[in-house]
Amino acid sequence: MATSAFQRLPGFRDFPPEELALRSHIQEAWRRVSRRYGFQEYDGPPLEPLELYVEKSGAEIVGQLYNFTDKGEREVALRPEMTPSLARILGDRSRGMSKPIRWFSTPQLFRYERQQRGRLREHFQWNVDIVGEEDVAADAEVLAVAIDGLRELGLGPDDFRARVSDRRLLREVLLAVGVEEERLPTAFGIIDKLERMPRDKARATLLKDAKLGSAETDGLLELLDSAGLDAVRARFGDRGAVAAELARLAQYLGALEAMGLGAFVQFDLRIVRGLAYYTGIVFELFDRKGALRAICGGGRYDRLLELVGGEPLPAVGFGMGDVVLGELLAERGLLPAYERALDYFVVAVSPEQRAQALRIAHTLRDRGSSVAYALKAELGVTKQLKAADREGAKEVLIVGPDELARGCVVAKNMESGGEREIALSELT
RNA sequence: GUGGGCGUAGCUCAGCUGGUUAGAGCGCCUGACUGUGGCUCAGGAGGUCGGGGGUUCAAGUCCCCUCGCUCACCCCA
Repeated sequence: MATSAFQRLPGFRDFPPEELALRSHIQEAWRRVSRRYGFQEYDGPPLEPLELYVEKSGAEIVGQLYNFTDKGEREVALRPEMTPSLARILGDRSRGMSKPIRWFSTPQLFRYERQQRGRLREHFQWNVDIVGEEDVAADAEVLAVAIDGLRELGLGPDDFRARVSDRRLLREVLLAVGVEEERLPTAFGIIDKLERMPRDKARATLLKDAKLGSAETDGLLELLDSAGLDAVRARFGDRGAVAAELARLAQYLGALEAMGLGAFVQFDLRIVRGLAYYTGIVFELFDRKGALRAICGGGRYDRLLELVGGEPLPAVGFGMGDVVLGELLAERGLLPAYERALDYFVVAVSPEQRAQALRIAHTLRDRGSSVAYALKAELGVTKQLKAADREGAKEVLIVGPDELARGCVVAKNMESGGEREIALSELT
């Protein structure tokens, strides 16, 4: 492949107009849905102090940071996720803000890792968060936004589903099964990886690392596989702590059901999420076929704002990346064909009409229309029409000596080919 | 970080076991068509065969290195 002297950095994308149109298609849908739910848009710096991520996000993210030392000897990182920045921004000003705070953003995020399908070193991620509301209704609202973001792009219940769980419930279930308190993080880690692990390995790991008995392990695995609230209720519903968590989850699922989004939601105790800061309900959105990576992930993180030095505020939110989503949309034929669009293309039949054509073009632009014309003044009418066609003009205004003499121009509709005359007085 | 596959025109690709001036389709440019686009026809431009080194009389083709892409692992925004 002929290469220019400078190559693009690996894992980064160029966005020529056709590609940018696809990206915008997605981002504009995200924005429409966010605003429909009453969220306000914000942004932060793409470069942050390294330590913002080191303790807060867990080792998983830190190992993949795109970080370096700047000229001021500061350890910095390109942001790998938005939530820590949000926490910092709110830490500075949330005390004076009315709650709940509903904010969204579509930042470009970065990671340093070898790229593969659905994962580059850079992507755009839709972040939606509700801060300052502990009610489970906030959790439901946030998941509803995520689901509607995908619906807005044409995806339905046959295309994707949300798998939801609650870390508090999982914690109580694990305690009930007999996992020791200090083994809980280990057990969480194993369950998070369960689906990517062979059965016997999962079993062996639970036995060894989570220090579970053989019968308990089998019981737990069976429960996780059953993927139903009823199974949990049947086995542990009589335990007060479990029952309380089940009640909250039922309320959550009920809210989504009431919104008419029940078909998209499925309880699944195996959803844990890798990030360390999640504290409650967590969820992930997957394509139905299970062929792609998770499209979206999120959950409740009630301690994070405190951790970065802010007001202790409960929070819930999600991130949805553009790369996997773009793949899914392409697969389903839901990406729009790229086309150029122009309201008018002004043709001067000969250079003598050039000044008049420029005047018309500018008048129309002042009125808000998109207008172009051939920059080379000496092009023939044929070439100008070809150019008009290429640029996607809806209508071509032909400015010629005969028409000018009669005080008008010819307006040619480029789709039908039909022509009509417009008085010059209407165009200047 | 580990392993597999792949790099030929702007794009998609063809080039048999090494053998003359490296091809096709699409796109682009020009003309047929100096006041009417799409369609058609004719012509044209465009390649250090990713880069470097080696083997050979001869390398797009074989070998080594390197860069990039891609898939998987690790991990998972």
